[in-house]
Amino acid sequence: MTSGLDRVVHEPARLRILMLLSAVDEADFKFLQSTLALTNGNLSSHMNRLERAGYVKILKGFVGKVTQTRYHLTEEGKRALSAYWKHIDEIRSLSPHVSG
Amino acid sequence: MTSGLDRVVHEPARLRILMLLSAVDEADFKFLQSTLALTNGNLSSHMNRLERAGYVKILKGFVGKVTQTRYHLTEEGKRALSAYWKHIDEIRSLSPHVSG
DNA sequence: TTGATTAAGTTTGTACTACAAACTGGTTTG
DNA sequence: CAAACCAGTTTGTAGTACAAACTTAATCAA
Repeated sequence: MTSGLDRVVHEPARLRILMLLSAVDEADFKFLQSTLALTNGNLSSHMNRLERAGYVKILKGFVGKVTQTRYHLTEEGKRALSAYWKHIDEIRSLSPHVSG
Repeated sequence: MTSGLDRVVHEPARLRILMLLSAVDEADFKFLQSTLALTNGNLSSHMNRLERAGYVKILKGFVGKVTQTRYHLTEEGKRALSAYWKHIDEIRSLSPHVSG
């Protein structure tokens, strides 16, 4: 029996990205970058990974003449996140002896 | 602001090991191995990592003439585990919109 | 006794990946 | 024009989870 935790979601930076997106549903690169304090490169690769997994949709557009990339949490992404927390709760309940 | 999640604890296999140990306090190699369905090599490296982190104490002994390795969760390990869950709760509370 | 088998872990090799540094393509400023 | 600046991508590297191969020792078979 493997733990089965979804590694795409389990990575801390991505987990925080997903949680943030699940709150605001859609956000742009700079907002995520500054809110989560990730480097450009790091954020970029995480977003690509999330897209490859189908958890996020990447929307490229313009604000005036300047490019802007926005990210949208997909239904699949929402499901994955929800399943992840369910799984975490299962692991957590393995022991009744851990308190805050 | 990095997520700050303790990577030693965050790794799924180790998290499950720690949760199990926090329930039983002490366990031997074979018990962990069969309960968590990890390969020998995998379990061995994880336990070494946990020892290096100071979260587990490795106790080598005998049962009859056969070697037996037992693992004991340290106080530091308990604290780390507890801090980990606290941190997870913080991340989780980033969004109120995720339900089971 | 000697050779094969099993047991209990450990060590080694590989494939993956998070991260930051360096880069790209475009825009604005002087 | 060049220099500086944006918004993001690509590249290189160091670290690591995992299983396969190995080690060391005990037991069994003849």
